[in-house]
Amino acid sequence: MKFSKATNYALHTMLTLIAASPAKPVGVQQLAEVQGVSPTYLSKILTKLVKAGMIESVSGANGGYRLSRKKDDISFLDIIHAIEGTASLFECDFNHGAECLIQAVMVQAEEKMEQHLKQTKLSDLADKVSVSLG
Amino acid sequence: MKFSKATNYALHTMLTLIAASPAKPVGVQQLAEVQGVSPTYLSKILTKLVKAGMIESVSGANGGYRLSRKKDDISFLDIIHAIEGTASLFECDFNHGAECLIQAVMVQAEEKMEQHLKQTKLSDLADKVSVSLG
DNA sequence: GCGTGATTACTCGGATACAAGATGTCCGAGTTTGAGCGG
DNA sequence: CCGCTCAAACTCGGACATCTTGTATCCGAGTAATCACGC
Repeated sequence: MKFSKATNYALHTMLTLIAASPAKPVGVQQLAEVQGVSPTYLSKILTKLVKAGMIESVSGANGGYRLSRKKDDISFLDIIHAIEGTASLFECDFNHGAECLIQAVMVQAEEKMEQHLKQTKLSDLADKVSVSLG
Repeated sequence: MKFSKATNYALHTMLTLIAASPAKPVGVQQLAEVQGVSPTYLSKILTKLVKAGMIESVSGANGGYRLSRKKDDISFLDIIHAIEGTASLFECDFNHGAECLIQAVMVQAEEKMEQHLKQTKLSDLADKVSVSLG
């Protein structure tokens, strides 16, 4: 029960992409070097973000990744769901009656967390990222 | 990023222990049979709950497990922490400046969830469990 | 100068390798109850 | 009837085995920009 490292990479990458100019795409090598990950692995993570529709890739020389959406539309939850999936964190598989009361409580708690992640946009931190990442 | 099955087992077991009489301990075999788990594995899970101080084990014949605390003192969060650990769900390991802004947001969200799990007691469901588990 | 082809700098996707954690299983050891047996 | 012993019913803990998932690497393929070369 922990968030994966991939989620951490995704969040940080999105933050730098938001801070960067949307005109010029940023190469994976550059993004990977900052975080100390291999470019191919980061590329795999970013593919999920592309499929989620929040960034787009530019092939060829001088290629890379850039935002494909307005930066204010991207919440923490969007990124987390793109990487971790949208399935519920808790699932009671054995069947007792129609619904599991325990699961109901767990889902409620999960929604509390998601609500906070949904209303927090990455652009809220964008102006500070240059400082903290530098 | 999912809750483990062990947490599910622990929660359901605690629910039946709360519903049962605290005088007579319930054997692992009986608890395991209801949930379809092997007794030895469930025993391993329950050991964590014992160390957390919320139940106690009774050795020997007619032994088993029973509550060692008032049932109103046991929250969802207590059990989850006993099984999953108390570490933060999100940890940004690479160092940029003093603190990671992303992690700060994630921890806030996590606290929202924990707050809900903390204020929800298992005894709230105890009277309904006999129905849903039967 | 201009088009054409080759080279270079990229991303993309699948296949693969590796490690860690979750999920169980097995077995020996300790502990208590209770039955059986002898005095 | 009492006390002792022994077997049975339990939990406890560690040592395995297995399976899934996360993490990461490697390589070939495709793509676009740039450079080189010849006309």
